[in-house]
Amino acid sequence: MSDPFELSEDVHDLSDMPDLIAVPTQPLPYLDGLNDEQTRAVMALDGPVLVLAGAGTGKTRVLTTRLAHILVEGKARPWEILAVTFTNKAAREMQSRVAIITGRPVEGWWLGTFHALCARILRRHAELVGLKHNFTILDTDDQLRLLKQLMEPLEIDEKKWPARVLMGVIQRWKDRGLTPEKILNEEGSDIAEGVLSELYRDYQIRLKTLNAVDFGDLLLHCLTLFTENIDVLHEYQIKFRYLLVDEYQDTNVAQYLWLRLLVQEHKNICCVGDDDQSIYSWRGAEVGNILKFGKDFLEATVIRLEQNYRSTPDILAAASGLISHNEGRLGKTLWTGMNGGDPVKVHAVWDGEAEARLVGDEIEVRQSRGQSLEEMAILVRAGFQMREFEERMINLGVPYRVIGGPRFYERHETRDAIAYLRVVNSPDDDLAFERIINVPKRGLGQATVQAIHQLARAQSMPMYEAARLIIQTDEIKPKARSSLSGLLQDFQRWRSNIDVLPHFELAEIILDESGYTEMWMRDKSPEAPGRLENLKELVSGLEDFDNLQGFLEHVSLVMENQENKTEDKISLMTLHAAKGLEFETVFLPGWEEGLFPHQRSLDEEGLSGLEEERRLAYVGITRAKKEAMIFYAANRRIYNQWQNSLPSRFVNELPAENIEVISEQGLNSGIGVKFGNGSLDAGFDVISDTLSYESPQKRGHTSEGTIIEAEEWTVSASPSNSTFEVGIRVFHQKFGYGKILSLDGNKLEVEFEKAGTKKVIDSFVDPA
DNA sequence: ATAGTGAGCCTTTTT
DNA sequence: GGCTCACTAT
Repeated sequence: MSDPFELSEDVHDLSDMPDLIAVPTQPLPYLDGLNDEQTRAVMALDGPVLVLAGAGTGKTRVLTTRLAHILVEGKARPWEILAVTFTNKAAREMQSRVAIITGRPVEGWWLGTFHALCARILRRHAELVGLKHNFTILDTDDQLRLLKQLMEPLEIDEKKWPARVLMGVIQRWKDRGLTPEKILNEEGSDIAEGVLSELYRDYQIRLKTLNAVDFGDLLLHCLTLFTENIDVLHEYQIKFRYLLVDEYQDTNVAQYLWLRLLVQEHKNICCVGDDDQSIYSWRGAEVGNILKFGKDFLEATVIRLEQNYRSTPDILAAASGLISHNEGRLGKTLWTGMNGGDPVKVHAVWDGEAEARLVGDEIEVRQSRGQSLEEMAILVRAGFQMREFEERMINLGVPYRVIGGPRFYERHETRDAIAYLRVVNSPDDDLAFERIINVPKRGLGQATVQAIHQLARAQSMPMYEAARLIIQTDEIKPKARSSLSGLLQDFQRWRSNIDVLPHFELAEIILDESGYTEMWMRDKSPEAPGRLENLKELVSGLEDFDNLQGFLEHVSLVMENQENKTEDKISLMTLHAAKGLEFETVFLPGWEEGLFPHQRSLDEEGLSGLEEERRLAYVGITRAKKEAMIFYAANRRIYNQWQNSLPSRFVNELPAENIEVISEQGLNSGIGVKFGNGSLDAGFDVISDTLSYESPQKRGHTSEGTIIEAEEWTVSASPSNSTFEVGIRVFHQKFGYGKILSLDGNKLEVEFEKAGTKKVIDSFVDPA
């Protein structure tokens, strides 16, 4: 509704001066306080620009100012700007910060994650890639279930090739922009007896019939759309005058190809990133993208942001010293104008428990000095390390917050509830239907589901429809039959209310009448009340949307945990989750060989794995503004097994002049110190066993997508070519041999020799 | 159909 | 140690 060009006239007048592009004689107000390089990065609007922004160099500020500048200068209207971020959070932040600079909210521009933007484009042109506009976006859970179903007929041994592993390989293919047709025969032929490419193809076909896509498909289909429909591509090429990409080091090949297609017309692309902070290669990010930017865009301007505004000299020097051990960097030299500060402290401790105790003590010291907990964070390498700190925080009564736990819509109960809504909204959503068919338990077990499945496949109809058919027969047990028919009636009733009742009221009714709410009320586990709470929250969250469709469409791509940041809490998270954040004080525990760098990373990726771990360490240290404290333990219990450990090689790589080493009594701080174990191990077991808390943060599952507005499914009453006639002898898996008494579409009445007269469906019987 | 038991697993994770 | 998964016993 707001038009930034009219609204910011005051600013616009200022910029109405000639020769602004070079160095503005009369600076624009929003350029105040930017250094020369930052200003250059803001002003260099035309042509390809790569901004190498080191940690803490004001990247976000440059990005947002640049966007504001484009708008204020009138270089492009909002809808001609494409700005890509990696997370919704980053997108939101950019939205609000640009609004602050321009003075009004910006609307109509293409700001969002790659996935959200691709979804937006795909919905418009879905039919061109064989989808309906209301396609569902599946989550990992759905994906895995689907893949497992497809693995069976291919006789892939799930023991040898777990579905998640194969899914991972397929995902990586998608990340590289590879459709099944583009998979070369040799590729992955060592995996799953060489049938993986076949599985991939089946999987894609199945997704299409379900009118569904997974996250990778959003990009992949978009690429297909563009390459096969030049006119469509051209439309977007012309439309987007300015492209802006954040966290460029984290883009994968598919995203890179996508950008490259879109930028052809105007060639105004600005990528911001830091090769030293690339920590997601394991999920398909391609550092090469940033390294070869100059090759792709020969006339590219490269701007380095090297002045760090975040950290003290020691912290910066320690981080720089560490990362200098990496090869294959673009190379930046960060510097700071700041003075003072303490060296990075390196603590050697006895074991994990001592580590947690020490961290706890340090937190309390700072807290008593009046430092806010919000300004402190504990950054761990792996999730399992968190428990020890949680326990300690609980013990000390220090409020803490775990970042990156399961998100709201990933929770078990949320997913179930959404599945109900999905089925109501679109009866041909098989995955959702299957999820809740027996939740709460209503006696519809594997056998029933199997039968429905089989029928659905045979008649190529949705499971819901198959269920409707099957209850008219004797294919399933009477008990299951009445239960299933009850459920279907419920759905019918709910669906008939979809335009009558407000959607949030309907949702509440559904959860009540289905017995889902009751299921959790009866549950006596400690989580049950929380789950009920979440269900309430879900229903009230629905009110923010105009209708069920809008909600479902949003939920899989955008919805996040909204946390009340009111309380003063220390943050506890993985190093990965910490990227992009900053804190006064940062605690970095667990710097031990095998844990950090993680052994698995070394084993699987070798040198490049080590370098990524090192970048992770770099990210960790550079989160700190005033204080960074590193810890390593001589003994650590992993999976209840005591291991003595060596300090991380990263500790050794820190420049000695910027660190201060502190040892617990009796511990040598040096490297390679051997610690006695044996008798001591037993002692530690006792101590640790006294601590046993339930971790309040439990890992959960993943999200749901949606199919909206299913087309009316007309049951094909006479599809089967009539091999069946009255009097013919047939065989049925369950009922044995029998004779057909009568025919009604694909329903048969058969007099079985042993089982008596039953109604069955033709696809369940064979001519005998 | 389902609850209960044992075996094997175990880095990071956004969309 | 704790979770998920597959299989078995009821």
